[in-house]
Amino acid sequence: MPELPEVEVTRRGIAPALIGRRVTGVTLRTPALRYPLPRSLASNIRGAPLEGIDRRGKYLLLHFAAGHVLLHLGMSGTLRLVPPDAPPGKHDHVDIAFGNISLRMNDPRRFGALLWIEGEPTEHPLLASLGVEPLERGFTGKALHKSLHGRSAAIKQAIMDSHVVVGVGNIYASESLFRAGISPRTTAGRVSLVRLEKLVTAIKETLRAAIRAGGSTLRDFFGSDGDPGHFQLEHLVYGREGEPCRRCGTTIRMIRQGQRATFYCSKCQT
DNA sequence: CTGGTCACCTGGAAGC
DNA sequence: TGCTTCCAGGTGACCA
Repeated sequence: MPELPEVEVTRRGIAPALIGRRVTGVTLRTPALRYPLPRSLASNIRGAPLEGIDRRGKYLLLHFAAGHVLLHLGMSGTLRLVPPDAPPGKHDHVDIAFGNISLRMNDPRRFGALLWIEGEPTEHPLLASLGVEPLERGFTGKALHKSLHGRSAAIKQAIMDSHVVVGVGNIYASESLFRAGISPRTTAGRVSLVRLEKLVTAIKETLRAAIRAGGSTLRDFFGSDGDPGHFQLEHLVYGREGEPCRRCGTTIRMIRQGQRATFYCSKCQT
């Protein structure tokens, strides 16, 4: 489910309802997701107001006076707002109650994470080495050109490397490369500056469009069995193996790069 | 440092 | 119908 747009839409969906409210309870229903859950969480944040929610890459940070809750949704995680007495369903691992509303984390595959951080979040090992934010000014063709210099990995794998740029997942990597007209197999260090500038623009456009598309599902974060995070853009190439390219009609191909499926048009992308 | 592979875990779909 | 196999939006650990 979650690439950067989904995480950002989640942040926007839950923030207005929760910021400024005090934690009234914490329920942990499983010992661990990707990492053990912090058993001390309730004592750390009960009674404290949520001061803000930020996103870094695909991580969410819930700020409290005493520290920060670091959340990652992994492959299958979702956050939803529910009434505090809503009975937990399968894979509802964590509830953080804020009076008459609860933030509920569901994650069937349990690749997600919830950590308690004291001190400066940006210094936490999981965040310290992350690359540039793709929607911020620092993500430019020049910057990308510099960080890819000398790299022999394929461009598709390079832009999915969170130490280069955060938040570009498997779907949007294929989509962005199609929009930029770049073959996913091209050696990252050999893509010209001009083409990387196109790629940066394509990544920004792709992510922004996906966030926009998700905006219409914001109401789904409240109650209901809605499925926030399952909105999607009309994909240009992802998942379209064997179908005609929307631009030129050539049959879309699928290859594997580092165990991940890559979709592309061999005519539009060179 | 870099790139390649594996592991973590569950569930849905496809194949037989 | 039921069993088996493959695949899935992420990413840290480990190895050469």
